[in-house]
Amino acid sequence: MATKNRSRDTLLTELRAVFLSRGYEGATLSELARATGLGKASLYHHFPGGKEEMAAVLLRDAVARLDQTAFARLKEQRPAAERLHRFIDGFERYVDNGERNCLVTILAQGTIGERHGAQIADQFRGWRQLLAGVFEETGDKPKRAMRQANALVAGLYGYLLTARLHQEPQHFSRGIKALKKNLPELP
Amino acid sequence: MATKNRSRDTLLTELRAVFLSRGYEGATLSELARATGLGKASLYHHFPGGKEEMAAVLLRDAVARLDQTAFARLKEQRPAAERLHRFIDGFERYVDNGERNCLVTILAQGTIGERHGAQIADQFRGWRQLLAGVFEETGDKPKRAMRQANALVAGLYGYLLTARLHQEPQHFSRGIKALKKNLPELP
DNA sequence: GTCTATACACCGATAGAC
DNA sequence: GTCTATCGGTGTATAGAC
Repeated sequence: MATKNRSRDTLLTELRAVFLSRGYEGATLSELARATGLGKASLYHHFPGGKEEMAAVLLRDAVARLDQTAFARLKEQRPAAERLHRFIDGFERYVDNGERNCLVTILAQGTIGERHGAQIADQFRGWRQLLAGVFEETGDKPKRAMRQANALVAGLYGYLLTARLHQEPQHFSRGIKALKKNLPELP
Repeated sequence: MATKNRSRDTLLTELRAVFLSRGYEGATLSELARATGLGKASLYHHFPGGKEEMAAVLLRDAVARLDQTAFARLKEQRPAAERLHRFIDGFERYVDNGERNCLVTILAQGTIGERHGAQIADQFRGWRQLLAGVFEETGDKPKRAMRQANALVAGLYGYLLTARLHQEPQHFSRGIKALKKNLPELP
C-alpha cells in the first residue's frame, strides 16, 4: 500500500501545487502536465474524468489532511485545553506556518464550489460541533462554546488570508500566537 | 436586457458581479458581455486593455470603496471607540452583511494578484497603521494596538470566509457581533 | 458606441501507436 | 503507462460597417 501510493502521492502533490497557485479555472492541462512531467494524455490515464476529477480527488484529499492534521487532535485522550493547543499546532502545520494556502478554500470558489459546496459545508459544520464540544469541556456553556469555536476557526482562516493580503507570512504566525493566548490555560 | 442608457457605474456593477462569482480566470468575455448586455467588441470600446483592464479598474474601485465605506470612518471627528464601531459597521455594509464577497481578496489570487499584489499589500499595511493608531487612542500601547488591529481585520475576513464555507450568511453577522464585544466600550 | 464577422491561439479531451 | 497527433470548441482580441 505504501509503495503503490507513493507515486500517486507524488503526482497529487505536484497537481496540488498548480491548483493552489492558479485556482481551478486558472489551472490548465498544459500546466498540470508540465508540473507532473507527464503528457496531457497520460493524465487521463490516472484521472479519466479529466481536470474535474483531479480537483475532486484533491478536494477530498485536502479535507482528509485537514481532518487528520488538525481536527482529529481534538479527539485525543488528553485534557481539553491541551487538545485545543494541539489542534492549532496541527492547523499551523497543515498550512505550513502560513506559507501554503488551504486547498479547500481555493476549490470552494467557482465551478468546484458550486458542485461540492454542500459537502464542504457539512464537513465544516461537523468540525465546528467537534470544536464547540471541546470548549464545553473547558467549562464554557453551549452558546459561548459555539461562539468560541466560530471565533477560533475564523481567526485561523482570517490570519491566513490577511497574511497573504499583506504578503507577510510572519503575520500568520503572530496571529496564531495571539489566538492561543485567548485559549483556556494549560494545566 | 436591462436599461439602454447605462452609466459607467452600472457597467462596473455588472462586470463586478461576474468577477465576484467566477474569479478572474473564470470570468469569460462571453459571460461579461452577457452580463452587461453588450457585445464582446463593445467591451473593448470601454476597456481597450480587455479583461485585464476591466479587472484592474474593478480592483482600484474595490479598494476605493472599501476605504470610503469602512476605513475612512476611522478618521472622523468622533471618540475613538465610536470610530471603531462605525468602521465595523462600514465593513459590514461593504460586504452586504456577509452576502457579498470582497473583490480585493478575489483578485488578489492568480494572475491579477501576481501583478498587483505589492500594491494591495501596501494598501493593507496603511489601513493596519490607521487602525492601530485608533486602538492606541483608546489606551492600548503600540504593540498591543497593532495586535488588536490585526485581530480585528483577520476576524472580519475570517468570518466572511467561513460564512461562505459554512454556506451560512448569518454566520458573518453573528461573528461581527462577537468582534464588537471585544472592542473598548462606547462612552 | 454598438454591432457582425472573423482571426487565431489555446483549451479540455480522445485516438491509437508503442 | 506514456507518448504524438489531432479533434472540436471556446477563449481573447480585432476589423470594419453602421
